[in-house]
Amino acid sequence: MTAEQRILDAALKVFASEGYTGATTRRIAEEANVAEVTLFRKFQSKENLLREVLLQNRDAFSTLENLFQIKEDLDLETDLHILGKNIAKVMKDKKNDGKRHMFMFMLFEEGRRRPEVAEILSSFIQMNITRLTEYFELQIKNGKMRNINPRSAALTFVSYFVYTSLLRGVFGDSFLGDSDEEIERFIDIFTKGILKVEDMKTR
Amino acid sequence: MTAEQRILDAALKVFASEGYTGATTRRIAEEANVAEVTLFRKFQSKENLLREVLLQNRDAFSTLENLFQIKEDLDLETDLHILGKNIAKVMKDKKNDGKRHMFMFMLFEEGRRRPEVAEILSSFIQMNITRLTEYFELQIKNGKMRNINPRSAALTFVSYFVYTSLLRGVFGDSFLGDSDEEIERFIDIFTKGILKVEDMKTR
DNA sequence: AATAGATGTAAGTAATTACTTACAATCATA
DNA sequence: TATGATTGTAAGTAATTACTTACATCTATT
Repeated sequence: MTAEQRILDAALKVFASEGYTGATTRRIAEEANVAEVTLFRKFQSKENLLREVLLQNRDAFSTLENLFQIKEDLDLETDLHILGKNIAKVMKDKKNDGKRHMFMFMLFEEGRRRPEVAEILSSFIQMNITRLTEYFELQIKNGKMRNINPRSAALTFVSYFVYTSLLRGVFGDSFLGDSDEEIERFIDIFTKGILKVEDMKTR
Repeated sequence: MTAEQRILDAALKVFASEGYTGATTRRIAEEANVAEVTLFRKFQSKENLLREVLLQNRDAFSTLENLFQIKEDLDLETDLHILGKNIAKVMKDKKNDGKRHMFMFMLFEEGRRRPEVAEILSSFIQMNITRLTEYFELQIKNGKMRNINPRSAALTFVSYFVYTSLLRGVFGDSFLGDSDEEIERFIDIFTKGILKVEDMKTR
């Protein structure tokens, strides 16, 4: 692997674990096994390094795109259960993905100060929400789903996954228990709601 | 207001907007209108100041406790709509609450490095989730709600509010639109699910 | 008015940090 | 083997930061 790539990987890792302000160029260089001066020769500044990390990971962050293969013959609930299982699988791969999630949360902090970071972060989020929104729109058109705001449904869906992965990142897995079971229970609530059927008002 | 209190308030504000590492004692003192040395005389260190801010806000953070007054005569769905409206109202009060939310997210970052911060943060979160969990347990006992895991329901509920307030904090209100309407739509999904009734399997 | 406690001013310290410069070593390719 | 590009070593700079010390000023209470 080239020095450049090693620096980018190390930056992702250190930014994720220490935050942008907390990450030092020295630690990043150390982590990448290069001299600190090499980092500056290749990326000029810490800020620019963050920019490059963002650019390189732009695609990799649209997680849903890769996980969300809709089988034509399956129903909505099964679709979502499969999607949930896929997300759970990726989230369990701590080495690769836990890092990425934590990097995203760092972006939330940093995005409030740097508009350019907020913009890229926003594009990540929009990518996923839009993808789901379109899927829900289709399901509504096909009469599989109630006629509710598809974007609100998408937002509800991703909220759960973002928040739980945040909790797992900070408190470890013990806080929430087995993620597969937890996700199953969420999908159940998301699809069927919490009310007893006989208590429901008009749909 | 005493100097101590002004420093604590300023610390909350600056920690929230700059993060723990990014917040400087100079800015906090400036914001509190005291000399920097006064801050150290009263709180010894930046780390200790964070501790004191945490202790003082411990109660104030259990937002749900104050918002969640259950009226005996109302049904589950109405309860949640009222709760949602209350949360929305508090979240709109940017001056007081937006600050607190951002402070919480700072705690998430900081909690991954400082176990004591994680512990206090965890107690905040548990407070709210436990409160909701108990409420759902009651509703299940009273036959108002399906027999699902009440903690999963609570987790689903708070996920939405945490995530959307995070999004509003970073991207502003334009990202999500009117919060009252958005929350209404979420409560609708949460209580009734997204499926068409005729497509539902066993409940 | 005198005294004690709180606060400010001013200056400084030691550590850290992003980033630079000058030069030597390494390495691939012609 | 010679050359040009890449990387490392070493040293340093200027700014920032948490935190300290010494001394002056203010304020409230007796």
